[in-house]
Amino acid sequence: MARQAQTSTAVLGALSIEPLTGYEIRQVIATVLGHFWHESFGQIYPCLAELEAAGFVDTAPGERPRSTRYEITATGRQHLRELLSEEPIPQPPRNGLLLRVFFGRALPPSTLDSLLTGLETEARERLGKYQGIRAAIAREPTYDEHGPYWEATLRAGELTAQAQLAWVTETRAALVPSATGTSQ
Amino acid sequence: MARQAQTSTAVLGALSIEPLTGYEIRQVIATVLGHFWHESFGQIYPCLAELEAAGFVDTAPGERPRSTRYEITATGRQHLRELLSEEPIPQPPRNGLLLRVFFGRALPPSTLDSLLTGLETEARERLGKYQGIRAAIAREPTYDEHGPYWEATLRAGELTAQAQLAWVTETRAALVPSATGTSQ
DNA sequence: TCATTCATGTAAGTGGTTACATGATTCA
DNA sequence: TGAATCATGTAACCACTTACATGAATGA
Repeated sequence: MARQAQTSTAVLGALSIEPLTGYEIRQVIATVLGHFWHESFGQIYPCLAELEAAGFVDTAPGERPRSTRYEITATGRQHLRELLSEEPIPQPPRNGLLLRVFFGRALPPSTLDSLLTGLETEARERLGKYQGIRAAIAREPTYDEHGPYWEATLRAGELTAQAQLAWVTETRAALVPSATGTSQ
Repeated sequence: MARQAQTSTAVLGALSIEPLTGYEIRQVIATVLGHFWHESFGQIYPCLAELEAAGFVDTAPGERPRSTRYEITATGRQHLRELLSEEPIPQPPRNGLLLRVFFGRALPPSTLDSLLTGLETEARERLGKYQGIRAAIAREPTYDEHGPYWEATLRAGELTAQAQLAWVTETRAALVPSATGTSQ
């Protein structure tokens, strides 16, 4: 538990694939895990210090001066398995878009429409980005072992984005009177 | 901005429908907005004090002793429109289930399977709950004006839950070797 | 009578972000 | 030369939760 309940699973998980510096850990989380996870430096560095004190990671000098390469230990791997076996901590929902739609009667239709267009654009961009991530993970040296798991998280993102696009279409038709299907 | 960026939109929004006590505001948010929003007492009461100081709500004695009924003012309504027109603040993604799936190779298939079953059960329960919310909002006196907006948020939840169920099926087939379709 | 609900509030703690400080290396 | 990237770390702050304190009213 403690701080790490959230962060150390992600950090240890990243290190279970390959040794990394703190800087690289943030990069990996931002790019490969970015569509479902987030960590800031302010979380990662203290977390690494705690993981080292607990014996879950070892440190070795990195390639550059002042850089530290972290490696997961055997007990660290065991600890990761335990963390992964714990029930996912649900984060309380806070969907700013749906909050605005719920009270949308107080809004001019054009504002509501641009809110929907914003989600539409964002969902489309995400669908494109997933193709990039798919290509990036396929190049990873450990793709053979982890590929199906990584693909599964991508599929979750794709199905979510598609559901959002369907919702935007449906909702625009229901709430924005001037909306006429496809440019007709 | 400040604390209220998150909270006061929800609180003022609730009061824009009807006057409520702080206790009732939490109930409304937990039940009707519960599938996409969350607030705790620790947020609501200080927020109400700030809204009153700013002149966005008025207070009147409630029906019970020691209870206070809050009513939105004209400037409060104007302020709500401004809050609703601001860009939704995206919350950084933190999906504990996908984190576990991503590093799922470190887990026994049975653990992974129960993780998926957990989401499946939860999504089904949510789909059932939406029917209850649908019935509850249809009984609201202001349903005529707000109905389509409220329904739209329900549809978002339904489409999301359906996408999650589809993902569970797909992912179980891909990641849990022993999984055999429908009890066959 | 006693549990539950209604009702308001605060204090402590946590998880997390942001901004800042520092400085080496790379590359245009 | 100077911008961008690599790299580490901390301090201040913020939003939010949890637990607690209080007490009246309701209803089994």
